Order: sequence, then structure tokens, then C-alpha cells
Amino acid sequence: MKPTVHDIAAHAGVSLATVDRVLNGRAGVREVTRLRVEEAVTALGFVRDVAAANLAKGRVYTFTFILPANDNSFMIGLRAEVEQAARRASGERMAIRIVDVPAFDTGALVAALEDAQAGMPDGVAFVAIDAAEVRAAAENLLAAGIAVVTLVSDLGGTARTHYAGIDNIAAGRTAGMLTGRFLSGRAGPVLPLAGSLMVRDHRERLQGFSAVMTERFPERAILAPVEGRDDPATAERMVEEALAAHGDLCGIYSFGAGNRGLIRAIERLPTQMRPVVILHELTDVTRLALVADLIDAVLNQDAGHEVRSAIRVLKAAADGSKVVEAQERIRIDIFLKDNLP
Amino acid sequence: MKPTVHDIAAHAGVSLATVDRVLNGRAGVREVTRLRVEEAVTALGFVRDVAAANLAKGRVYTFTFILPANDNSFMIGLRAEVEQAARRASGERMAIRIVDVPAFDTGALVAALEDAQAGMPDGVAFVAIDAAEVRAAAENLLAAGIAVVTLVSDLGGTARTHYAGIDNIAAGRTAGMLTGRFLSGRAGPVLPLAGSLMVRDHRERLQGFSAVMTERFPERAILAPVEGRDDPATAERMVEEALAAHGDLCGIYSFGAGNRGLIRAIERLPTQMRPVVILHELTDVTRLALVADLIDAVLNQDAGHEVRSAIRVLKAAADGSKVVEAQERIRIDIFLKDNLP
DNA sequence: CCAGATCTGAGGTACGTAAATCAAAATTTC
DNA sequence: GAAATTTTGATTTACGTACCTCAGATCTGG
Repeated sequence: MKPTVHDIAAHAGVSLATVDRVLNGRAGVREVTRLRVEEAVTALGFVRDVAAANLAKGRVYTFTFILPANDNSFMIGLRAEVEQAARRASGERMAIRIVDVPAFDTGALVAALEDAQAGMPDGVAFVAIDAAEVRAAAENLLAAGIAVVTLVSDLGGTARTHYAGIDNIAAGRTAGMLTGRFLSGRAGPVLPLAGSLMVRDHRERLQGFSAVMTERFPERAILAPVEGRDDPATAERMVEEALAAHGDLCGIYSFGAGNRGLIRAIERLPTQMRPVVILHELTDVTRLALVADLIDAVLNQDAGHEVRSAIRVLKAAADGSKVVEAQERIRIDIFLKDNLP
Repeated sequence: MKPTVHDIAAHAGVSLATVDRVLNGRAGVREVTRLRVEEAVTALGFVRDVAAANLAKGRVYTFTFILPANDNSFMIGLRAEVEQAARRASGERMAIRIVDVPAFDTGALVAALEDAQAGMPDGVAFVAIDAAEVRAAAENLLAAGIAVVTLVSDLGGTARTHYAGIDNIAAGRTAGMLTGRFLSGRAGPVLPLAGSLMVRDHRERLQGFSAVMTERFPERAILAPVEGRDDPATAERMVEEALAAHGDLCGIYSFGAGNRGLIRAIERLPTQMRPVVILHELTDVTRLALVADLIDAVLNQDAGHEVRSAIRVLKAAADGSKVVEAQERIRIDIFLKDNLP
């Protein structure tokens, strides 16, 4: 059976109180005695039962999740995942507080981070905006001994404990590869459709996409990227304009939200005129479009996985344990109509 | 503060014992009383503290994993994942025993299942062979109240609690779609290369592949499937023969193991003669081949995820709790060289 | 050598839940 | 209607660790 503190005490020939003093680094133990206890720990392979310890301490881990009050499907889904995780977490001595901030608002995010810090939680997870002020706020959190996990969108530098999200450059590259290969034998330019090129994820996706197109498909023309502002109506207009300007447009890589508009525009085209479309995030709308052959592939990040991973990492950071690295790597899911979940 | 069983008892005006009976579904509580307790649980938002519960139960879950003593990379990796999980599990009151059986040996698997049952574990996970005797053995386990999870390869029927593996038909379909699209504009037949068509997973992959090719790419010729016996040398020879017989061979879908041989055969071909190759399982060999542009895509199932999922499901079955459905769905990972982990 | 400080041991309680034991009430049986 | 049986409620102990108190032991310095 697993050894307990009692076994340690017996093996070292000391009392429970002394074992406790040694284990918890309290004063009042002679060096000789301390060594004897530590030997017993090693000899028996004692590992503190964290659950029992937390129970005794009455400790509850508190984590704060700061989420943008965005109305696109992905963010709504992410929020739902956090809420669900929060419910389950409460049974595991974790209290998760959810804080909303206006989307794309650096000031509000910084304020929320400072606010969170004031509450001295064990950890904070947030969807980062890659700005110097945010980085500074994150560094403050770290300096205060609070674990920091960026969710979905990362911060530059190392002002965080962990990033729970996909590699957006790799995602862009993957989209480029799929676009290029799916288009083999078909002539015409390709349109990159961003949400906003101000946000880091979108810039990185474009960067990866452009790199692959240049390296592997140099003959293919890439149009100047346009911004759909993560808004269906704007995206729809952008696509219409591109189609009008380039009759031979044969590919679209959409790496922002607002894909409902893009899909509407595609739907109106005669089948043989439809470009190859690769876009991000599996939602009801994009799933249906994939099934209906309106689009060709969806790159996805699993919001549930990201949230669960963030929580595991925060918890591990809080009690100084290790995580299973492979489990915390967020995959870039590629969905064709045939492998939809 | 979080409500405890005491709060529930007070709020419902009953004793702790009654609350306990209701929470753990034990007999001996009048319907009216049961309802009162359940109301209190809802009203106070009570969530059972799993750590305290496990502590009190002092229960150690015992699970048996039966793995084929196969020497291919995937099975070796799977085994390593089980071993790693077993180490971590011991800190969470779970004891995992690993049992080896000869690969593809129905009798040995049945014997191992019966043997496992004799030890009365809380759950058994095994890589199934889809045979009637195995199904019967699994049903015996279930009848004895032991949770049964099939790993990687499923059983027909419902003789199991859960299947921790991918949908192989969908995987085959995905491979078909990628092959067909990557080949657009290029003429020539495609070769399906199986490990063995006697095993269910391989049959299903072929079935999915063939279905998509027929539906979506009817003009493309599909050669009769050949069996590489999961052996590199055999696979290599099969590919060589196919290349000799069909000078215009332009695609290979390999859905068994032994891909080292396939890759050797491809490597010898001049670049412009190389077929589109889609295969299964990301290993050192297939990863290198992908990076070197020798193959085009790798379909993968994450062994670590499968093992962790199997354990979560077994644990949940053992103590009658629920799992996060989405977390237990094993994805078909598609890897191009650009989204390698 | 004695007072004071510093170590060590023994014992207890608490955390939140599970589960066993025991007591009381309700129901059935003869 | 009393005894036997079943149902329900109350109380208590245990899990492994943290942390508290108090008493005794050992070590300081004057």
C-alpha cells in the first residue's frame, strides 16, 4: 500500500508532529532528525496525498478567466466551455470566476487583469491582446506569484506560464498547403480574408499561409488580404467585391470570424464557379456549409480542450506539480466533410 | 462557502445518513424524503467533493489493460502511454495492471479476459479482436459488473461500455477524399494497401475509402487491395509489384502498419513519378517521410488520448459518474507537414 | 547548576464524505 | 394486538494530512 505520514514516522522513529514539521518546512527540528525523516521519505517512496492535504488545509484554488464579450460562435462556445468546466471544477476544490471584458479593448483587458490581481487568485487565464500594456500587466501577475495562461490568443515574449491555443503560423501554413493542393490544375488568384490584421492570431495565420504559397505554389497569385472585421455583413461584401474584381477567383482562405457572410456569398455562385474555401472554426454554420460542399475544409481549435488544458496547467502551477506535456498541446484540427465529429 | 452534506441535511431537515443514502443511490429512503434531499441539493447548489469522497472511500480502483505484444511503432507507443498513465494513476487511487497477449490470437485474448475477470478488477480495457468468443468473454465481464472499454479496435455489437478509438470508416473516407482531391488532374489508378483484411479496422478503412472514391471520384480506378501483413518487407514488395504492374500508379492509401517498407519503395522512385501517399499513424518514420515530401498526409489516432480517455471512462463507470462526452471522442488527426506536432 | 530557550513527542481536532452500527418508527405477519 | 420484519433516522468512525496545544526532554548561557 502507499506509505502515509504514519509509516514515515514509524520508519524514522519519530512522532507524527516531527514528520509534519519536516514535510512542511516548519522550524523546530534538529538537523539530524530532519535527515532521518528525509531518508525515510526516500526509502519508502512517500508522496504526499495532495487531495487529503488540500482537504485538511481547506484550500480552494481560485482561478479567474477573462473572456472577451464577443458575439461570434467561437467565443460563445468558449464561454460555454468555461462555464461547464467551472461547474465540474467546483467539485475538485477549484473556484473559477468568469470576467467579461469588451472585445479588442486593450485598456479594459489591462484593467481586468489588474482587478483580478487584486483578488489574489491562484491563476488567471485570458484571451490575450498582444500589446505592451497587457504584457506588463501579465508580468505583474507573474511577479505576484499568480500563474498566467493565455487562451486562444498568445502574448509575445514569455510573460505567461503557458499558452493554451494553437500555433497560428502552422495553421496558416496548413491552410496554404490544402488550398494549393486542392487547386492543382485550376488557374486564378486566391483571396485571404482576415477578421482584423491588428490581432496577432490573424496576422500569424496570414503569415503562414503566404509563406507556404510562396514556397510551394509560386505561380499562384495571392490577392491583397481584406478585412471582414469578424462581421458577416462586411465579410460578405468583401467577398462580393473580390469576386466582381476577379472573375477567375478560385480560392479563399478566411481566417477570421463572420463566416456566415462568406458562405452566403459562395452559395449564390453557380457550382462550377465556386472557389476552394478553407476557413477557421467549426460552428453550426461552417459545419452545414462543409456538408453541403460549399466549403472544402475547416481548421478548428477545440475550445473545450483549450479550457480544460488551461485549468489543468493552472492547477499544476498552483501546486507545483507537472503536467503531461502531450496532453496540453492544442492540435490544429482539420475537418473535411468525412471526418466531422 | 461551498455547501457540504451537513448543510444539505440541515436544509432538508434529515440526518446525514439519509443524505448519504440519497447521494449514493442506496436503498432505505422514502420517496418523499428523497425528493426533499434532492431539492436541498439543487437549492444549495451542492457538488460532492470528490477528493474527500475518495479519501473516505479509501477505495483503490483496479483496472486491467490487455495489450497485444505487437512490435510495430504504434503498439509500442500505446504501451508506453499505458505505462506512463499507470504511474500517474497510482497517485489517484488507481492501480493499473498491464497484461500482454500475442497479437491476433483470439484464444489468447479470451484467456486473458477470463483471467482478468477472475481478479475482479473494476474495469478492463483491451484491444479487441472482433470474434464471437471475444464478444462472449466481454459480455461475461459486463455481467460480472466489470466495466469494459475497447481500445483502438472495437467489438461489434454492444458488448462493451465504451470504445476508445477512432471511427475507421470515417478515417477511410477522409483518406479517400484527400487522395481524390490531391490527385485532381493526374491520371492513373490508386492502390489500397492493407495490413490484413481479416481485422475489422482495416476492413472498415477500406470500406470508407472505397465508398468515397466511388461516390466522388468515379473515374478513378481503384486497384484490388493488397495485404502487407503489417510487415515492412512484405509491404515493400507489394508496392514494388504494383508499381511494376501499373506504370501510371498515382496514389497509395496504406491503412496498416509496416509503412517503413512502403516509404523505402517510394524513396527509390524519381520525384515526378511519386504517387500521392496517405497512410496511418504518425511515427518517427512517417514523420520524417512527411517532412521529406515522400508522403502527403498521415492520419493519426492519438494513443495517449485514447489511453487517458479509457481510464477516465473506466473510472466514471466504476463510480457511476458521468464523463464529458466531447472529451472522450477520439479524433481522426490529419497531419500535413505543416501542422506536425 | 539553574533559568531560559530550543527541540521533540503525544495527543487532539478539523477538513468533507462514506459507511457501519445502532435506535426508532412504520409496516407486515400470525 | 404482540412479535417479527422492514424502513428510516441518528450517531459514530475512518480516510490522510495539516495544524494546534501542551508537556517533557535537551540544549544554551551565565
